[in-house]
Amino acid sequence: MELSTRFNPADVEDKWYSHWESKGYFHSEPDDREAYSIVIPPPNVTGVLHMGHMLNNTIQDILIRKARIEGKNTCWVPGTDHASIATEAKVVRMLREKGIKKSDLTREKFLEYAWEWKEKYGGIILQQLRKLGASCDWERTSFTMDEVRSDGVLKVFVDLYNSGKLYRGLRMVNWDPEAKTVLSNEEVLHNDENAKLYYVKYMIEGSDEFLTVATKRPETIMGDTAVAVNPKDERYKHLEGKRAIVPLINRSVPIIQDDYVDVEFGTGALKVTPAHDPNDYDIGQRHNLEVIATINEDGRLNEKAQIHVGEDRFEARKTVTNDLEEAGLLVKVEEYVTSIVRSERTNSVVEPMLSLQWYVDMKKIVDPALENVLNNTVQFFPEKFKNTYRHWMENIRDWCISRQLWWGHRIPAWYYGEEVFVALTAEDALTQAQEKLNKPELTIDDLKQDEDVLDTWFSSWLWPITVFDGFNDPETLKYYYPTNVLVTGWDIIFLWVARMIMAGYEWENEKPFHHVYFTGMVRDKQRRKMSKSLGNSPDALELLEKFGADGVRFGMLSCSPAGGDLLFDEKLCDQGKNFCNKLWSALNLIKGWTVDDSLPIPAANQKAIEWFHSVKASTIDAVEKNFKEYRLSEALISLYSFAWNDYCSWFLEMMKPDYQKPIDPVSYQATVDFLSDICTLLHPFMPFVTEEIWHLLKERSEGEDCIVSQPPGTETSDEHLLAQFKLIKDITSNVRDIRNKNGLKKKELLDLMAVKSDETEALVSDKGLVDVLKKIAFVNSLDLSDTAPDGGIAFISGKSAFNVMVEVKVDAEAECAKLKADLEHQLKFVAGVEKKLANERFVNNAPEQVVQLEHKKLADGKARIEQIEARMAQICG
RNA sequence: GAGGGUAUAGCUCAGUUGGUUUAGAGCGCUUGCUUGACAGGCAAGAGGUCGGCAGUUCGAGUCUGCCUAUCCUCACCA
Repeated sequence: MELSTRFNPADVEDKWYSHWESKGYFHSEPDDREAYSIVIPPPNVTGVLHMGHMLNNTIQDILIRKARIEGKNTCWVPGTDHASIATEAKVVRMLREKGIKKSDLTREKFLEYAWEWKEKYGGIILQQLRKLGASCDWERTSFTMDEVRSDGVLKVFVDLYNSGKLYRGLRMVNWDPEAKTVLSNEEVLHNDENAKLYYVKYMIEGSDEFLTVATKRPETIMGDTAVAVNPKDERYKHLEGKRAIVPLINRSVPIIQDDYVDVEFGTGALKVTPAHDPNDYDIGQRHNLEVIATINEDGRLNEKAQIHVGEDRFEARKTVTNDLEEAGLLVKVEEYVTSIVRSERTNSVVEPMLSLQWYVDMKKIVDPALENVLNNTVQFFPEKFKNTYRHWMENIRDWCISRQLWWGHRIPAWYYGEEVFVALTAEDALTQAQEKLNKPELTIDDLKQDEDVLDTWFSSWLWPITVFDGFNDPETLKYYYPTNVLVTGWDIIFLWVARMIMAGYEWENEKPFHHVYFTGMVRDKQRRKMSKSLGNSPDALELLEKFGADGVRFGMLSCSPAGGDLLFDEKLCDQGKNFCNKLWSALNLIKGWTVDDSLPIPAANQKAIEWFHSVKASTIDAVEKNFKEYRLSEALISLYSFAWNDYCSWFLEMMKPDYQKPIDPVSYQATVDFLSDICTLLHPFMPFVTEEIWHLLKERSEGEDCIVSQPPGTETSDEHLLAQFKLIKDITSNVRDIRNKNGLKKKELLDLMAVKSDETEALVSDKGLVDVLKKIAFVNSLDLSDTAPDGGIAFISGKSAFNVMVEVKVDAEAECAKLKADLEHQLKFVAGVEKKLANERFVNNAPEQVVQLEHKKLADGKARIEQIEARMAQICG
């Protein structure tokens, strides 16, 4: 069969993906085998595949495919989360385009639209993951709002409430005026931005005196209920007990003294707006100040502001500033860089607001989650994230879990007046109410369910439990849980990872996963985070199209140390694509050979096969070690080098029959088997090209697929043989260099002389080795001599001197200079070793092996010096 | 303000409990190679006193301290 000269991913990817799926290789049911499970970090149901997902899911797929080849019962559970804020925003926008306002809809009707939207557009990303080759157990696809997952969420809410770990409290919250919901501390971003600091005069009541306060939010002036100064501030001592007049609205407020005020900052006088600033709120609490909320949930001023009612807070900032200026109360405006808090989702500036919300009392559930990470029961890769984790966990704050949205899990709390009843169902809540209030006549209609839904993370934190229906099916859970590893970005260590660990211990008394592999963040070459607004993120699907899934997977992996930044460059995918072609052309070569069963195996090939077994063994050893440490890019690089350098560049050159000559069956079989092994070893990283080559390489029986192939057996590598080949390869490189520099063609066979030494005698006496050397270095003969022959071109390899016997003019001066430099280097080396060996403390204290090695280094170095000096005596005057 | 990471070749990074012929890879760079697998390729080569200083040790890229640079997390900021 004729093969194209290049590997074409588009021809094979869909074919193999559906083959694997139809064979049921992705699906898992509990059985006698050891389980290997991973739960996907559920992407946002509104999401589309981006670079972060590709990295993350490539890694998960590599781990799953590796475990599958090892014969484990692998289960990678896919799914999506319902992303309250993002999805609700999408649905609202979609409705607005249809001319429907959310406020005109009932909750039920809105949810109908939302589900419709979800069914239609949600989960595109799961389809896209297939293009990447993700071998998820699609039959287990989960959604945070489907029945099983929802039941779990309600159950834990009720559990936490009943055990006193959940409460409803009035607090200053992070309000997102665009999404019109509260956010948790973990969902807001602090960033330094350019702002202005406004200096405003507040007149002292009953006098012409004034004091100046500095504020960055003049639009909140109308909510001021005090002016505060530091009690130690001499400048304001005389104002104790006096009152100030709030500009524009002329409210009289007390001048209070509070340690919070920083004498150094601004004017040392602070306007206090308890309704719109967390610190001001605290001051207000201490001094019993009135709380006047002047900003609405949509960020506009309300009637309490008295002026500019209905204006947006940023518009009001301008108009109020104008008013102040006109009134002669604006002293100055300074440029000012300050940290601004924004919503992670909508990017709108967070408005601090006083609000009644539900909180999880984190201190009551944090302990086992902290302890078991610190003692490595749950192991982090890289380990440095333990520090970050500990810091956050030790300073943990309560988790605000209610959201003022409709798309999500509605809070299972029912109110009757001031009383609250938390239960799984309205009926249970009613029973509770009837008993507690001693009012058997109450009906469901008398109770009012909380209007709010729960934070999406409040369902995600149960993911490793609920995807296995763990609260109802303990048997299945026991088989897959704890899952083996969680693969996710470090940016959600608090939002998700920490909380999953807490939930695991809280409800299962067991960790959710053994290992956490934190991926790096994908950045562009300039280290900028990839983002839509910068437009520096390549389109994932286009990338897959352009380089093939294997190429992209290679590209993502080859530059991604765990936890570090990943500087993405398309060139890396290109390298992956080229690697596919390299493997493909190796297949092409082998397929072109004809086998002659009557041929015996040549000594050289016998030797080469033995050598390659050793190389393979040491490669597998390195790869296994790297997998254990999750050094996946390292593992890939060693396989890349094994396949490209060891197999293609060296082994195939050693085995290759002469042009149009047949090959013996043993050599052929070995060559095929080694490539087959390479396919198995590389399969987790590059599943498509390896499956294709695997099948083209030789006839395979039904079900004999690379995805489930046997891992190559573990052999021990022969260090002595590896060293011998290292010498052969070095001699070959030297000969090639001499050819290069002297314009000698490859076809021109050369004669090689070696000066007699242990090393060269051992080499020459091994026919197999000599034949390998002759073949790859295009050498006609290798003979020994007692001293270096006159003429020819000399080189030193290992610790021995060689001579390529050709009639060319040698540039004696250049060679002398090179020899001299070489000699200096060797003398320095030997001197260093001698010094070490002369040190009695070294000889007495260092391990025997280390001392032995130094002796060998010394002997080898001396031998090299001898050869260099001999050559110099010959050619340097 | 609290905590942490990193510093090795032009670039991006490995270097595992201190000892392996006085530092490795990929990319980039230089030179040479088109008739037999592959120019998306092959071969060869150049390039680093491991951020600085001090210390521990027989021995430090590796451990400790200090300094410098840089990045990150959390909290605060009128």
